[in-house]
Amino acid sequence: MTQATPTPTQSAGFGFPLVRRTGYLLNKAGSILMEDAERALAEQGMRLRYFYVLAALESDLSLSQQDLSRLLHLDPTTMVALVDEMERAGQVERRRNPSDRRRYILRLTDDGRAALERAGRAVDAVERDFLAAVPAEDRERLRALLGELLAGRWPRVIACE
Amino acid sequence: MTQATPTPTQSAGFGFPLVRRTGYLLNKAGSILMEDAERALAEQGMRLRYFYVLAALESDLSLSQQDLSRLLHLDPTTMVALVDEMERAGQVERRRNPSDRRRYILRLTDDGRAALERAGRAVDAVERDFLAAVPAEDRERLRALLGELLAGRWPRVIACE
DNA sequence: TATTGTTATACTCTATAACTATA
DNA sequence: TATAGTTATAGAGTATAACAATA
Repeated sequence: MTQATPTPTQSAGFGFPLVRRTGYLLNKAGSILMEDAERALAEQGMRLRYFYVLAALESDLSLSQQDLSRLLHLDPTTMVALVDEMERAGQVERRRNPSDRRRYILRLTDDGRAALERAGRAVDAVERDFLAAVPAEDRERLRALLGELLAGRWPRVIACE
Repeated sequence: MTQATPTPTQSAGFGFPLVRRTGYLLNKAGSILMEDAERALAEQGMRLRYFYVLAALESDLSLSQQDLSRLLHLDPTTMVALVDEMERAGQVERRRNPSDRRRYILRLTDDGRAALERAGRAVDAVERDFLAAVPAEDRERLRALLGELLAGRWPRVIACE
């Protein structure tokens, strides 16, 4: 130890001006939660972005790849590789959209649905752990508040049947 | 237009199961805010991570590079390049720590302090815009809630004088 | 002429390992 | 032996541009 002061090691929460910024806290909370979820999903060979794709397809909106990339804020070229992998893993099917043959309609397979449920349980557990520090009433308030803040910022999706 | 259904374009908020997850909302809110801030800061040749470093050094804790990297969750090797750039820009100084000559003590210069203030105003504006959708009382509640959730997760920092 | 999906490519970011100087 | 800072390098992730098929 090479400390010259009596209180060398301190929690960062005190004199660190960023922690008084809601923006920084939001950022930090989001990235911590993401990392925790990524770690939990890795145990089942799953990744957060696969989980997002599976969850988006569960809504059964007949989404194309570009719909997905807009929805999940991922580059369309990234989405190609993503869907490639998931198709190879047997979790997703590409079908041509008969009313617009440029587009696919992506569908969950049974395996995909099973993987989604398993992953969902892991992500649930991570969120529960993270939110356990505050009472249930505050957890619900937080969710509602975030919903309001993001209400105007969801991408528009073209979903055709 | 190639739609076959009467309601082709829809907001994603409705049948998209992820938006009911606090974790997804937190993640999304954090990344939206980060992108907005990055865009605003780019206009003054600033970046969010530079701003974070400047803000961390404002606290005057005699932080070393590794303290900073732990605090901001950036790799120590990334921090080297970061501080290099900021030193070249005249915003930060490296001084050797006399009580441990392996470590630096990083200090803000006057230019760094000015850049911090300018950037702080831009980030303030971005946060204000983002949070404007809810009343002031809810904004404060959100900040307090996030603070509680993150309370146990700040890294320990060795700050020597 | 515009759009979906695709490929190739470049660019950025991050992570790993090895080195030096100090402890 | 361990740590702070550094460098070089590899890897992952992302963005850009061009192309074929379809609208």
